[in-house]
Amino acid sequence: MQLIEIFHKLYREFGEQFWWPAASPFEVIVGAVLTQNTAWGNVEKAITNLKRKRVLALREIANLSLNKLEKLVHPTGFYRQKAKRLKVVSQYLEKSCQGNLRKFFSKPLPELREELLAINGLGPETVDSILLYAGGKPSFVIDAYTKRLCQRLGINKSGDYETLKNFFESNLPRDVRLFNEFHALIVTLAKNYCRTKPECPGCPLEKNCQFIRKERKSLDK
DNA sequence: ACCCAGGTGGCCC
DNA sequence: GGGCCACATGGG
Repeated sequence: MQLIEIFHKLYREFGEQFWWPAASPFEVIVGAVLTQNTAWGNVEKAITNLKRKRVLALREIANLSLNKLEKLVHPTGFYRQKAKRLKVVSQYLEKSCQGNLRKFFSKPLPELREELLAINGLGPETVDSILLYAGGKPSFVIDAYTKRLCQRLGINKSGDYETLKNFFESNLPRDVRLFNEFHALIVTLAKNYCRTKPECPGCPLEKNCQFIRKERKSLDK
């Protein structure tokens, strides 16, 4: 099964996803850090806190005390690391482009990616999410769901991030809209069929899909 | 009382 | 290249 076929199946099943759920590029960046190994519902609580305090802006975060920021992002867990990461990123962007994200994202993709990866606390998934959903750059996002999906379907057994990313990017047209929807659809698939339900009747990818389940993981070994 | 969530860095071999 | 661990809250 080709990647593009999988995409079409998912799209037919779930429709357009309208990602990222954020009002601005900077909010995407904040959400990308906060959602690291964290349920989105918790991220929403933190975002709400930041909005209520009127500090969901690059310069505000860059200047906010670590202590206050920690309290605001507390619901997402790992709140000490995340507060620090948000400040580091904000301060970096303030220095490198005077907080002008438009200008920041005008640089070539490979350069941007390397630059962001060099920031402590931004790993490949966070960086690619920022590039794709905040910057509108064609950088495919690989997450735990994507890895499991590939394993489950026998498409690509590699667990290596860059290998999988390259696999998706070289087997799909380099299209921002496609990359955007595809990743979002994979997350929606996992949420709808593989977390809350013990079985996956009606899974559009294959019958009785259980790719996210632990039992299945050990069976595959 | 578990298990897990749209990961990352640091350390080990 | 992989395996293991800390980081931490909240929902099922």
